[in-house]
Amino acid sequence: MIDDVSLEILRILQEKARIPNVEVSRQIGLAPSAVLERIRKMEKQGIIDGYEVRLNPKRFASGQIAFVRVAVHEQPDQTEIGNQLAAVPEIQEVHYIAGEDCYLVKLRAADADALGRLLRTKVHTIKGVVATNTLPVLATYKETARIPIP
Amino acid sequence: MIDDVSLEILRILQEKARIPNVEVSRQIGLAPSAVLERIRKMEKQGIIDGYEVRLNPKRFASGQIAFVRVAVHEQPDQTEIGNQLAAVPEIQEVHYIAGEDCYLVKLRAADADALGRLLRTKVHTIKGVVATNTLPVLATYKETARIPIP
DNA sequence: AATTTTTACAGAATATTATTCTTGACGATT
DNA sequence: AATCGTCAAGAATAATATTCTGTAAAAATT
Repeated sequence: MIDDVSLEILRILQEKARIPNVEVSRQIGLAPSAVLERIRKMEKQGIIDGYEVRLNPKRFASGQIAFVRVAVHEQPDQTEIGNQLAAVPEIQEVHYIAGEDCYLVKLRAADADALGRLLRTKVHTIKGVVATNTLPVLATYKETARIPIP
Repeated sequence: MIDDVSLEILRILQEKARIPNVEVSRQIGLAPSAVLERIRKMEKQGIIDGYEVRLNPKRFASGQIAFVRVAVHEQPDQTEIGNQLAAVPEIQEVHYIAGEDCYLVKLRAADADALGRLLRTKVHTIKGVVATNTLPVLATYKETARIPIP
Protein backbone atom coordinates (compact mmCIF):
# COMPACT_ATOMS: atom_id res chain seq x y z
CA MET A 1 0.00 0.00 0.00
CA ILE A 2 2.86 2.34 0.77
CA ASP A 3 5.98 1.53 -1.21
CA ASP A 4 9.64 2.48 -0.95
CA VAL A 5 9.30 5.53 -3.16
CA SER A 6 6.63 7.01 -0.91
CA LEU A 7 8.71 6.20 2.16
CA GLU A 8 11.61 8.04 0.58
CA ILE A 9 9.37 11.04 -0.02
CA LEU A 10 8.31 10.96 3.62
CA ARG A 11 11.92 10.80 4.74
CA ILE A 12 12.74 13.87 2.70
CA LEU A 13 9.73 15.78 4.00
CA GLN A 14 10.50 14.73 7.56
CA GLU A 15 13.83 16.48 7.33
CA LYS A 16 12.75 19.41 5.25
CA ALA A 17 9.12 19.93 4.48
CA ARG A 18 8.52 23.28 2.72
CA ILE A 19 11.15 22.57 0.11
CA PRO A 20 9.68 22.83 -3.37
CA ASN A 21 8.15 19.80 -4.98
CA VAL A 22 10.64 19.85 -7.84
CA GLU A 23 13.45 19.54 -5.34
CA VAL A 24 11.88 16.39 -3.91
CA SER A 25 11.44 15.02 -7.40
CA ARG A 26 15.07 15.72 -8.20
CA GLN A 27 16.21 13.89 -5.08
CA ILE A 28 14.25 10.74 -5.82
CA GLY A 29 14.54 10.92 -9.60
CA LEU A 30 10.89 11.20 -10.51
CA ALA A 31 8.84 13.74 -12.41
CA PRO A 32 7.38 16.54 -10.25
CA SER A 33 3.87 15.59 -11.26
CA ALA A 34 4.40 12.03 -10.07
CA VAL A 35 5.71 13.17 -6.71
CA LEU A 36 2.84 15.60 -6.29
CA GLU A 37 0.39 12.83 -7.04
CA ARG A 38 1.90 10.61 -4.37
CA ILE A 39 1.95 13.36 -1.76
CA ARG A 40 -1.66 14.35 -2.43
CA LYS A 41 -2.64 10.73 -2.19
CA MET A 42 -0.99 10.28 1.20
CA GLU A 43 -2.65 13.48 2.39
CA LYS A 44 -6.03 12.15 1.33
CA GLN A 45 -5.39 8.76 2.90
CA GLY A 46 -4.58 10.48 6.17
CA ILE A 47 -1.05 9.16 6.34
CA ILE A 48 0.23 12.70 6.08
CA ASP A 49 -1.58 14.72 8.69
CA GLY A 50 -0.03 18.06 7.84
CA TYR A 51 3.18 20.04 7.92
CA GLU A 52 4.56 22.07 10.77
CA VAL A 53 7.39 24.36 11.60
CA ARG A 54 10.06 22.92 13.87
CA LEU A 55 11.00 25.49 16.50
CA ASN A 56 14.26 25.47 18.38
CA PRO A 57 13.36 24.84 22.03
CA LYS A 58 16.51 26.60 23.23
CA ARG A 59 15.74 29.72 21.23
CA PHE A 60 12.03 29.62 21.57
CA ALA A 61 10.88 27.99 24.77
CA SER A 62 7.63 29.00 26.35
CA GLY A 63 7.81 27.38 29.76
CA GLN A 64 9.46 24.30 31.10
CA ILE A 65 8.52 20.76 30.29
CA ALA A 66 7.11 18.51 33.00
CA PHE A 67 5.94 14.93 32.94
CA VAL A 68 2.97 14.23 35.16
CA ARG A 69 1.66 10.85 36.16
CA VAL A 70 -2.11 10.95 36.35
CA ALA A 71 -3.89 8.20 38.28
CA VAL A 72 -7.44 7.15 37.55
CA HIS A 73 -9.75 6.23 40.44
CA GLU A 74 -13.22 5.79 39.11
CA GLN A 75 -13.25 4.72 35.51
CA PRO A 76 -16.60 4.97 33.80
CA ASP A 77 -14.92 5.24 30.43
CA GLN A 78 -11.17 4.95 30.04
CA THR A 79 -11.11 6.57 26.63
CA GLU A 80 -13.15 9.53 27.78
CA ILE A 81 -10.58 10.60 30.37
CA GLY A 82 -7.79 10.34 27.82
CA ASN A 83 -9.72 12.58 25.48
CA GLN A 84 -10.43 15.09 28.23
CA LEU A 85 -6.74 15.31 29.09
CA ALA A 86 -5.88 15.64 25.41
CA ALA A 87 -8.24 18.59 25.12
CA VAL A 88 -6.18 20.71 27.52
CA PRO A 89 -4.08 23.02 25.31
CA GLU A 90 -1.09 23.07 27.64
CA ILE A 91 -0.86 19.29 27.52
CA GLN A 92 1.35 18.15 24.66
CA GLU A 93 1.07 14.41 24.97
CA VAL A 94 -1.20 11.90 26.68
CA HIS A 95 -0.15 8.27 26.97
CA TYR A 96 -1.93 5.46 28.74
CA ILE A 97 0.68 3.32 30.47
CA ALA A 98 0.55 -0.47 30.61
CA GLY A 99 0.64 -2.06 34.04
CA GLU A 100 0.70 1.16 36.00
CA ASP A 101 -2.95 2.02 35.35
CA CYS A 102 -2.22 5.65 34.83
CA TYR A 103 -1.64 8.26 32.17
CA LEU A 104 1.71 9.80 31.51
CA VAL A 105 1.13 13.37 30.47
CA LYS A 106 3.68 15.74 29.00
CA LEU A 107 3.05 19.44 29.35
CA ARG A 108 4.64 22.84 29.43
CA ALA A 109 4.19 25.47 32.10
CA ALA A 110 5.89 28.83 32.58
CA ASP A 111 6.92 28.06 36.19
CA ALA A 112 6.00 26.06 39.30
CA ASP A 113 3.06 28.35 40.04
CA ALA A 114 1.64 27.97 36.57
CA LEU A 115 2.09 24.21 36.80
CA GLY A 116 0.17 24.08 40.09
CA ARG A 117 -2.58 26.23 38.70
CA LEU A 118 -2.81 24.10 35.58
CA LEU A 119 -3.14 20.89 37.62
CA ARG A 120 -5.72 22.42 39.96
CA THR A 121 -7.90 24.08 37.34
CA LYS A 122 -7.65 21.74 34.37
CA VAL A 123 -6.56 18.31 35.52
CA HIS A 124 -8.09 17.77 38.97
CA THR A 125 -11.38 19.14 37.70
CA ILE A 126 -11.70 16.02 35.59
CA LYS A 127 -13.78 13.56 37.62
CA GLY A 128 -11.97 10.52 39.01
CA VAL A 129 -8.52 11.82 38.17
CA VAL A 130 -5.58 12.90 40.31
CA ALA A 131 -2.00 13.85 39.50
CA THR A 132 0.25 11.63 41.61
CA ASN A 133 3.75 12.34 40.49
CA THR A 134 5.30 15.30 38.71
CA LEU A 135 8.69 15.05 37.08
CA PRO A 136 10.02 18.50 36.22
CA VAL A 137 12.54 18.48 33.40
CA LEU A 138 15.87 20.17 34.05
CA ALA A 139 17.45 19.76 30.66
CA THR A 140 16.37 18.38 27.31
CA TYR A 141 18.86 16.86 24.89
CA LYS A 142 16.54 15.84 22.15
CA GLU A 143 12.97 16.74 21.46
CA THR A 144 11.02 16.57 18.28
CA ALA A 145 7.70 17.62 19.66
CA ARG A 146 5.74 20.63 18.74
CA ILE A 147 6.41 23.67 20.83
CA PRO A 148 3.34 25.75 21.71
CA ILE A 149 3.30 29.33 20.51
CA PRO A 150 1.96 31.82 23.06
CA MET B 1 13.05 40.97 19.16
CA ILE B 2 10.15 38.81 18.05
CA ASP B 3 6.94 40.75 17.63
CA ASP B 4 3.28 39.87 17.26
CA VAL B 5 3.43 39.69 13.49
CA SER B 6 6.19 37.09 13.60
CA LEU B 7 4.31 35.14 16.26
CA GLU B 8 1.29 35.12 13.97
CA ILE B 9 3.42 33.79 11.14
CA LEU B 10 4.70 31.03 13.41
CA ARG B 11 1.17 30.13 14.43
CA ILE B 12 0.15 29.81 10.80
CA LEU B 13 3.19 27.70 9.95
CA GLN B 14 2.66 25.54 13.02
CA GLU B 15 -0.73 24.53 11.70
CA LYS B 16 0.16 24.35 8.06
CA ALA B 17 3.72 24.76 6.97
CA ARG B 18 4.12 24.07 3.25
CA ILE B 19 1.31 26.44 2.36
CA PRO B 20 2.51 29.04 -0.12
CA ASN B 21 4.04 32.23 1.10
CA VAL B 22 1.37 34.36 -0.56
CA GLU B 23 -1.26 32.53 1.43
CA VAL B 24 0.53 33.41 4.66
CA SER B 25 0.82 37.01 3.53
CA ARG B 26 -2.88 37.12 2.74
CA GLN B 27 -3.78 35.80 6.16
CA ILE B 28 -1.74 38.39 8.02
CA GLY B 29 -2.26 41.22 5.54
CA LEU B 30 1.30 41.88 4.50
CA ALA B 31 3.15 41.75 1.20
CA PRO B 32 4.67 38.35 0.32
CA SER B 33 8.12 39.85 0.22
CA ALA B 34 7.74 41.17 3.75
CA VAL B 35 6.61 37.80 5.05
CA LEU B 36 9.45 36.04 3.29
CA GLU B 37 11.90 38.45 4.83
CA ARG B 38 10.61 37.70 8.30
CA ILE B 39 10.65 33.95 7.80
CA ARG B 40 14.19 33.96 6.43
CA LYS B 41 15.25 36.07 9.37
CA MET B 42 13.85 33.66 11.91
CA GLU B 43 15.50 30.79 10.07
CA LYS B 44 18.83 32.56 10.26
CA GLN B 45 18.37 33.42 13.91
CA GLY B 46 17.72 29.76 14.64
CA ILE B 47 14.25 30.33 15.98
CA ILE B 48 12.87 28.27 13.13
CA ASP B 49 14.78 25.02 13.06
CA GLY B 50 13.10 23.55 10.01
CA TYR B 51 9.85 22.18 8.70
CA GLU B 52 8.58 18.64 8.97
CA VAL B 53 5.75 16.48 7.86
CA ARG B 54 3.25 15.51 10.55
CA LEU B 55 2.39 11.84 10.22
CA ASN B 56 -0.76 10.32 11.62
CA PRO B 57 0.39 7.90 14.33
CA LYS B 58 -2.73 5.78 13.91
CA ARG B 59 -2.24 5.41 10.19
CA PHE B 60 1.50 5.29 10.23
CA ALA B 61 2.91 3.81 13.39
CA SER B 62 6.22 2.03 13.33
CA GLY B 63 6.37 0.36 16.70
CA GLN B 64 4.99 1.15 20.07
CA ILE B 65 6.02 4.03 22.26
CA ALA B 66 7.77 3.34 25.55
CA PHE B 67 9.10 5.65 28.22
CA VAL B 68 12.29 4.44 29.88
CA ARG B 69 13.85 5.80 33.01
CA VAL B 70 17.60 5.73 32.70
CA ALA B 71 19.67 5.99 35.88
CA VAL B 72 23.18 7.37 35.94
CA HIS B 73 25.77 5.75 38.22
CA GLU B 74 29.13 7.22 37.46
CA GLN B 75 28.88 10.71 36.11
CA PRO B 76 32.04 12.05 34.55
CA ASP B 77 30.08 14.47 32.46
CA GLN B 78 26.33 14.80 32.78
CA THR B 79 25.90 16.47 29.42
CA GLU B 80 27.90 13.82 27.63
CA ILE B 81 25.50 11.02 28.58
CA GLY B 82 22.52 13.09 27.50
CA ASN B 83 24.14 13.62 24.13
CA GLN B 84 24.98 9.94 23.75
CA LEU B 85 21.38 8.98 24.44
CA ALA B 86 20.18 11.64 22.02
CA ALA B 87 22.37 10.13 19.31
CA VAL B 88 20.41 6.87 19.27
CA PRO B 89 18.03 7.12 16.31
CA GLU B 90 15.22 5.11 17.94
CA ILE B 91 15.17 7.52 20.87
CA GLN B 92 12.78 10.37 20.25
CA GLU B 93 13.26 12.44 23.36
CA VAL B 94 15.79 12.74 26.16
CA HIS B 95 14.92 14.71 29.28
CA TYR B 96 16.98 15.11 32.42
CA ILE B 97 14.65 14.96 35.39
CA ALA B 98 14.95 17.17 38.46
CA GLY B 99 15.24 15.44 41.79
CA GLU B 100 15.22 11.91 40.45
CA ASP B 101 18.75 12.04 39.06
CA CYS B 102 17.80 10.20 35.93
CA TYR B 103 16.88 10.67 32.34
CA LEU B 104 13.41 10.09 31.02
CA VAL B 105 13.73 8.75 27.52
CA LYS B 106 10.95 8.33 24.99
CA LEU B 107 11.45 5.81 22.24
CA ARG B 108 9.70 3.57 19.75
CA ALA B 109 10.27 -0.14 19.27
CA ALA B 110 8.46 -2.66 17.09
CA ASP B 111 7.80 -5.06 19.98
CA ALA B 112 9.10 -6.22 23.37
CA ASP B 113 11.99 -8.08 21.74
CA ALA B 114 13.09 -5.06 19.78
CA LEU B 115 12.85 -2.95 22.93
CA GLY B 116 15.07 -5.37 24.85
CA ARG B 117 17.58 -5.49 22.04
CA LEU B 118 17.60 -1.71 21.81
CA LEU B 119 18.28 -1.31 25.52
CA ARG B 120 20.99 -3.98 25.51
CA THR B 121 22.84 -2.84 22.41
CA LYS B 122 22.44 0.90 22.46
CA VAL B 123 21.61 2.07 25.98
CA HIS B 124 23.47 -0.25 28.35
CA THR B 125 26.57 0.05 26.22
CA ILE B 126 26.84 3.63 27.37
CA LYS B 127 29.18 3.62 30.35
CA GLY B 128 27.65 4.35 33.77
CA VAL B 129 24.10 4.06 32.54
CA VAL B 130 21.30 1.58 33.27
CA ALA B 131 17.62 1.48 32.35
CA THR B 132 15.69 1.06 35.59
CA ASN B 133 12.05 1.35 34.68
CA THR B 134 10.24 0.90 31.40
CA LEU B 135 6.73 2.18 30.90
CA PRO B 136 5.17 0.70 27.79
CA VAL B 137 2.42 2.81 26.31
CA LEU B 138 -0.91 1.09 25.66
CA ALA B 139 -2.74 3.97 24.05
CA THR B 140 -1.90 7.50 23.00
CA TYR B 141 -4.53 10.23 22.93
CA LYS B 142 -2.40 13.12 21.84
CA GLU B 143 1.05 13.24 20.42
CA THR B 144 2.71 15.95 18.46
CA ALA B 145 6.10 14.36 18.18
CA ARG B 146 7.89 13.27 15.11
CA ILE B 147 7.28 9.71 14.08
CA PRO B 148 10.33 7.85 12.79
CA ILE B 149 10.17 6.52 9.24
CA PRO B 150 11.57 3.01 8.80
C1' DA C 1 18.21 68.73 17.03
C1' DA C 2 20.22 67.10 12.81
C1' DT C 3 22.29 63.40 10.50
C1' DT C 4 23.21 58.87 9.60
C1' DT C 5 21.91 54.10 9.99
C1' DT C 6 18.89 50.56 10.34
C1' DT C 7 14.60 48.32 9.76
C1' DA C 8 10.17 47.23 7.73
C1' DC C 9 7.49 47.09 3.99
C1' DA C 10 5.39 47.69 -0.76
C1' DG C 11 5.52 47.03 -5.68
C1' DA C 12 7.38 45.51 -9.92
C1' DA C 13 10.14 42.34 -12.75
C1' DT C 14 12.06 37.95 -13.40
C1' DA C 15 12.96 33.25 -12.18
C1' DT C 16 11.06 29.26 -10.41
C1' DT C 17 7.53 26.22 -9.24
C1' DA C 18 2.77 24.13 -8.91
C1' DT C 19 -0.91 22.21 -11.18
C1' DT C 20 -3.54 20.32 -14.74
C1' DC C 21 -4.09 17.76 -18.76
C1' DT C 22 -2.84 14.54 -22.14
C1' DT C 23 -0.50 10.55 -23.39
C1' DG C 24 1.66 6.10 -23.12
C1' DA C 25 3.38 2.04 -20.73
C1' DC C 26 2.58 -1.78 -17.73
C1' DG C 27 -0.06 -5.30 -14.93
C1' DA C 28 -4.09 -7.34 -13.40
C1' DT C 29 -8.80 -8.80 -14.29
C1' DT C 30 -12.52 -10.40 -16.98
C1' DA D 1 -7.62 -10.21 -26.56
C1' DA D 2 -10.10 -6.39 -24.44
C1' DT D 3 -10.78 -3.61 -20.48
C1' DC D 4 -9.70 -1.38 -16.35
C1' DG D 5 -6.79 0.82 -13.10
C1' DT D 6 -2.28 2.54 -11.76
C1' DC D 7 1.83 5.02 -12.45
C1' DA D 8 4.59 8.25 -14.40
C1' DA D 9 6.49 11.46 -18.15
C1' DG D 10 6.01 15.77 -20.69
C1' DA D 11 4.06 19.99 -22.09
C1' DA D 12 1.30 24.08 -21.25
C1' DT D 13 -0.53 27.31 -18.19
C1' DA D 14 -1.36 29.27 -13.79
C1' DA D 15 0.55 30.51 -9.58
C1' DT D 16 4.27 31.51 -6.67
C1' DA D 17 9.06 32.64 -5.04
C1' DT D 18 12.69 35.64 -5.13
C1' DT D 19 15.24 39.61 -6.01
C1' DC D 20 15.63 44.36 -6.55
C1' DT D 21 14.55 49.11 -5.93
C1' DG D 22 12.44 52.73 -3.52
C1' DT D 23 10.34 54.83 0.51
C1' DA D 24 8.98 55.87 5.07
C1' DA D 25 9.47 55.39 9.84
C1' DA D 26 12.12 54.33 13.80
C1' DA D 27 16.87 54.07 16.21
C1' DA D 28 21.17 55.32 16.85
C1' DT D 29 24.82 58.46 16.45
C1' DT D 30 26.94 62.80 16.39
